[in-house]
Amino acid sequence: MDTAEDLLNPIHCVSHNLQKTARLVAGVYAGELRRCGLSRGKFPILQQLEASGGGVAMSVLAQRLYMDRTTLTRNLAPLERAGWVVRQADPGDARVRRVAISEAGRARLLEGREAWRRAQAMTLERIGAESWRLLEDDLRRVRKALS
Amino acid sequence: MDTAEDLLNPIHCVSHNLQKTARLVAGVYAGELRRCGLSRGKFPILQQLEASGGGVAMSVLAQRLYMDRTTLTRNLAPLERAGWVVRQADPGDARVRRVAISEAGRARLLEGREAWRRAQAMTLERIGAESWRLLEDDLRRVRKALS
DNA sequence: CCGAATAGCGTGTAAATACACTTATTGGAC
DNA sequence: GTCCAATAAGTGTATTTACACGCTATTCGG
Repeated sequence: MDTAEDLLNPIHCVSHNLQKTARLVAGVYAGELRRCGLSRGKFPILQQLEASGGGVAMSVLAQRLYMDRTTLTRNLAPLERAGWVVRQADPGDARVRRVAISEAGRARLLEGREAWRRAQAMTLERIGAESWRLLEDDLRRVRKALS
Repeated sequence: MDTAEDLLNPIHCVSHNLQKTARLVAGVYAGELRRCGLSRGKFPILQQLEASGGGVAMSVLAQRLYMDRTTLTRNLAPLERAGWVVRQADPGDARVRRVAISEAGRARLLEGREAWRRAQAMTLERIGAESWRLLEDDLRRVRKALS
């Protein structure tokens, strides 16, 4: 029988278990996305930007992606250079930089979605759609508990 | 009711859901480990090396950590410089580089384990030990299905 | 016993990640 | 109105990640 102390053995490390699973899964998606000039880092940003609509502050966007704010700054730079996103200061508050997806970005996102869909379908087939439904809820709960 | 097509909406991305959860959790562990000179990248390597015993080939170690072989090469360099691991060619096969934890490494690992234990306890308290038990099994299944 | 295929590893390069620190702006206390 | 704490964001630096490529040692077919 497992005791509570068992979970304090590094084999059961929450961080590393999540980390190595994420690394493994990421490989599938990166492989598909790379073909259309997107990385697994850029796709979620464009995706979130489109879902967020009109123009989001950096901090808010970072929170929604569960990403460090400064990481987002770095990852956004190549997207801006490519013309896929635009940034402009908020008229009401000069501190805030509002980010939005551009038309070119939307077009690239459409291509990306096809690549992404292939990776997602491949992954779901391997791990089982039903399993994922449950796992996804559990992960959401974890994030909620730690936020 | 959810349909199977729902899961092909990027909101349900397996990779990104795992990624952002892992990032969030990693922060807790990194914070504790940093205090004793370890990073969240180095600790699992030392841990795995000690568990593996006498001397493991790079490829085997990488597999056990679900880490890219070349990533392991980079991450091992600072550990070797610090004298926490030793590498030597296999006498039987000159291609193989056997890695082992040193005495200094073992000492550092002991300190690291305390920091790690704090992070793990903190995390388990937040997300619930029982939830983690189930989630850990699910993650293992995912890795198995994708390996 | 020799050449080709293969296995094990390292390096060049580039991306993603995040901590500590800095800058610029805001809004409120007084 | 002035000052100052709080807020929003960028930079310096360092770590982690991994693809493409190349090197050396081994193995295997002939």
